[in-house]
Amino acid sequence: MIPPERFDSPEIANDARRAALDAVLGGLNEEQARAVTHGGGPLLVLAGAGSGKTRVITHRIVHLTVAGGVPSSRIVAVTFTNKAAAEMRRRVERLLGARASGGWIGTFHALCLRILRRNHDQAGLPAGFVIYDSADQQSLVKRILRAEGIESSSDTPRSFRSRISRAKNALQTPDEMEQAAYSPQGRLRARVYRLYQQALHQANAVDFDDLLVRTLELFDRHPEVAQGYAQRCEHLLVDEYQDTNRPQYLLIRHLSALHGNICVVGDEDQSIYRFRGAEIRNILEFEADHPGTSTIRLEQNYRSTGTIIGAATALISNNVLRKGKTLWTQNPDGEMLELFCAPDDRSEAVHVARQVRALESDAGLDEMAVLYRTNAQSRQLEEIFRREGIPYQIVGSVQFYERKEVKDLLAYVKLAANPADDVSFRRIVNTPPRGIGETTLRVVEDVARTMGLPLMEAAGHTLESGLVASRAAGRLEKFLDFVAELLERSDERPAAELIEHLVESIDYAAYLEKGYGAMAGERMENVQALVSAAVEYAEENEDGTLQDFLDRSALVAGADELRDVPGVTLMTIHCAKGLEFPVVFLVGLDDGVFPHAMASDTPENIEEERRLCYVAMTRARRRLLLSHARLRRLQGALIPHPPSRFLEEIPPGRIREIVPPDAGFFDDAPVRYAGGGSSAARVARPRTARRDAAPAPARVPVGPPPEDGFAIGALVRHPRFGGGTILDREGRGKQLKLTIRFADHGSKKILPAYTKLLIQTG
DNA sequence: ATCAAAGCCATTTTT
DNA sequence: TGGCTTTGAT
Repeated sequence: MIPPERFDSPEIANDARRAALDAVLGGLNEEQARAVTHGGGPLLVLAGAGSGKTRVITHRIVHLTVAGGVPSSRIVAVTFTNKAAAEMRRRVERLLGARASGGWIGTFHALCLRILRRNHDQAGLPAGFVIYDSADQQSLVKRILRAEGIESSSDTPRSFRSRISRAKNALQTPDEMEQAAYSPQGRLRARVYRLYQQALHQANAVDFDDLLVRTLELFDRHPEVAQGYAQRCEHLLVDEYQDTNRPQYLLIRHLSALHGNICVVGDEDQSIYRFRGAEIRNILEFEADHPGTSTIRLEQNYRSTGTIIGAATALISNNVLRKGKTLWTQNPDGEMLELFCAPDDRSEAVHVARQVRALESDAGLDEMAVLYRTNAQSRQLEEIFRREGIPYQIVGSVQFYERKEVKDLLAYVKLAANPADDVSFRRIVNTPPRGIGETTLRVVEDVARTMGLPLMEAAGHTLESGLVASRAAGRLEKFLDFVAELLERSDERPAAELIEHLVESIDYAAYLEKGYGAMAGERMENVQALVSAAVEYAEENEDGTLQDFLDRSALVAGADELRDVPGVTLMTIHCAKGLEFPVVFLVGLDDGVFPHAMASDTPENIEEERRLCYVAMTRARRRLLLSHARLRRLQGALIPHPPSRFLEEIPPGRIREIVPPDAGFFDDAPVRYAGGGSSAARVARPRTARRDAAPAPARVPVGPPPEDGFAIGALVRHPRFGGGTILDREGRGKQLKLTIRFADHGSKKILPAYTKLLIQTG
């Protein structure tokens, strides 16, 4: 199994190798060890949540180099996130000793970028091409729509962008899209797609999707290039295989075509990126796709309590689209899951805050996370946490490199590096304001269009031909000179100095001051962070060029730096994938929120939501606390929701409900947990007890409480019609229709989903 | 050119 | 409801 002649890998000395080998196999369970030591040929590792997946990949890489004698330069490991890649690299290096590297470990996009940079000629790209992120894409689409005078009522710039992305994921060209179009609308989309591609081309730019698509095109048109990479790729390892899309799938095929040593690791139950083109069928059909596959299931969970695993397993067993695994654990059962049904979203947040305080004694704040389906849900939580003085951090809402100030400054650098970058030109030509207005820009754009030039060059022509007023011309000229000066400096100065010089020259601090006032400091910190990032980059990569720095900025997401601040972590479930916390709050288990109303239409969508729920639950190590709000303010309106259907899928023996008996609907007073001596009370009491001095008055119920709060006979207040009484109700969820008799306006039928209906408590 | 009011639109988003 | 973008007025 191990070719002896390869034992003398020059990379690792003999005794070091022995030590490494011990470290590699020690402490692995049987399945993990089988996956690590598997020789060649296709290998499918179905790794359940918390089953030591990263361990298997990293140890496998090390085993291949140490025992298999495979030169590390011939091992390629791809991940989806920079964070996962960094973690893997770190662990491989620790096992191998700092000297040897584990070969190429990186994201799909980084791998493709590297290939495209190296083979840009064959790929039909200029040497200095730049990468457009989603914000850049968006402004490009907007500009196209404006230039073409397209006023589409049904399609927004955003929807065009997503159509383009979807087309690229399906490897559809603009021509093919046009052929397939069956309506004027479809042809319009194809046209915008074509114009978009042309604009990218003219700007020497590629978008994220292009990184993959252009690499595939390169491989198709130049088989010898593809073969070269396949040759180098003696072993290919793919992490999170369940999230691969079509281009990634094909890329993997290319790379593994020669040696056939492909090891994919994933969990179909954690596939949550369908909306972005991930195809769960890639993992479901891997065996059929690769005859002779060895399949290994990692089913022992090392992370969570037996109760949490039992609950999550029961939930996910309701899915049909899966290969099926039976997760088990040797960990003790631990505490039951808790469910709190709050009257409204505010009480839900208050309850979470209370529980955080109550649990603080046996878990640090930084060991707790609050997970939610949509970003909008964080607001309420934030407000309450701030009021209660609970430190927290929100992860992933605005990513570092998406921030305006960072994008502004990088746009200068990008424009200097690539004067064809029209999106960057537009972004900064008048930022900070330097008196170059729309009128001037329209002339420049006209020139650009008629002469087929990038905006920078067109601006030059505009000046020469005296098409704009002298004052405007002076300012424009100054701007062009400034960018030219940046370009000159960029050759000799490191990126950090360049950015510092830039911030000085344009007096960016003053600009922020003007725009953000008191908040400017925070923005300036981000500017500092950008400079630090540049410094750091220069330290780590001695011969790194400015372009390398820009590349990295484009590919590194802000979520990568999960700071270790002492506070509760708030984030969406998507963001939480791959993480774990001793205590997890999963909030908003309302049917319509989770599963989301927009994903409740098809069985496939519901299954994806269920997987999302599964991911959320399996983040928890010791405690999992669920909550649901009967009424939730969404987009301004108070909307009733029944409990999530997923709650019914959790076995009753694994979960118990906490019931605070007498909390008022909109009551600011602390909620009391006197709940019949149940153990739930024990959880919450220690911290809340001292605040119980003024308990809320008991509310007289107006009939059997419907799950949404709109009981027949209840008094409500309508913003226009005033007070009234609910006479009847029909339909449910968003379709819920209430017949209300108003004091001054007679009876009317009202859809609470679209009206701010207040329930009168007093 | 710049500001404020009015309109618009709101799943999730590793890169 | 709130945040962002577009529009309109000075």
